Amino acid sequence: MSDPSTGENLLYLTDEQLRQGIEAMFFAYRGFTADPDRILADMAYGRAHHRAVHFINRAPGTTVNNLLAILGVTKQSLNRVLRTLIEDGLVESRVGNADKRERHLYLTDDGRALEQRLSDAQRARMRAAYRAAGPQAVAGFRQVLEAMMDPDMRRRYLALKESGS
Amino acid sequence: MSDPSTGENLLYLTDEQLRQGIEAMFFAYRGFTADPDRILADMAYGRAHHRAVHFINRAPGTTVNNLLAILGVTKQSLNRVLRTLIEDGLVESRVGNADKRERHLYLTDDGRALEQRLSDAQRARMRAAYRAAGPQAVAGFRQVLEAMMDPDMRRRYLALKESGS
DNA sequence: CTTGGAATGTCAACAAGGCTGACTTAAACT
DNA sequence: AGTTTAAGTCAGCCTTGTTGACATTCCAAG
Repeated sequence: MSDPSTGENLLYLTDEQLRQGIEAMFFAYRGFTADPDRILADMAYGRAHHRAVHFINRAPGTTVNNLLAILGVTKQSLNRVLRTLIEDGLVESRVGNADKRERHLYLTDDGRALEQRLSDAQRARMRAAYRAAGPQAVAGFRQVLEAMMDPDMRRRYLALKESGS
Repeated sequence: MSDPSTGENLLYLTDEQLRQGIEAMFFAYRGFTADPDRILADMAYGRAHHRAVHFINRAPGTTVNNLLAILGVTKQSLNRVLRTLIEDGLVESRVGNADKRERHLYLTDDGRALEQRLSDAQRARMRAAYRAAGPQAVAGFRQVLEAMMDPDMRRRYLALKESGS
């Protein structure tokens, strides 16, 4: 349990261990998105719609600009998705009070119903994984993921986490 | 440290905790792919090329069918990517000895050079995250990811892991 | 030896969801 | 008044996924 060069056990930082972590991320992410994808495939929606609905639900009244920054896409790309969601009556766009240039986004009842369906499916898999791995593993999982984010995204993630708990 | 209903502390399984884990996966995966994506953007390649190159490097001589199953895409989709890689001299396709229908895939020197560049970038971020989180967190990270995979993908992942260590 | 099935490759068409660039409208700020 | 900002829109492009149809090659079973 000791490393000859540093006195610490750094075997977990070998290229082989890192490669295994990379592959684990790849395969796990596929599982992570699989269940919502199956639900969305039946409708005219895709993963982009899921993400929009998720974060609007998470932060009701968020502005388009804010959502743009969270999702990390261009406004043209988001707009295409948002337009269909509004047309289909899943999302409502309200003009801002203080600043009337802004549009604040909210889920309708139908939107909330879809969000619920999607996140129930995704949470079920997550819950199974968490349960199988145990609380200590989950804590480590969260730590590594946080450390892997870009600083900007980490700030946004932590702000969301703060606001939700 | 006790749960009234079960006697265990199951607070890590609340919907809020699961939602945070879901968002962590989303933001972290963006960071995970960001560095290779930047390198690939300069060339005529994308993430699909990276994945193909990664797994061919990982299992030299793999057949197209095998790669298909690992990547989880259609042969038409993979073929488009593979064709450009072969045309550009990054991948070599050799007819099988035993079964001449099969094509065995190998990286050329140029292919290995690109793979190295991409995986160096990706590993650097992974290494920083691992180091920041520590060995115990990394173990938990791996456990949760494994539990999150579809059974088929877990088998493939474990087989790869086995063969590499 | 022939035939059926498997592995591969290819062509065409399509869709989702990214992107850039250019431009408009309305509101707010200076 | 002029500039900046938020949002939306149009057009066009790219990557990467999909289906369906079809050809080729080869192995293996009848």
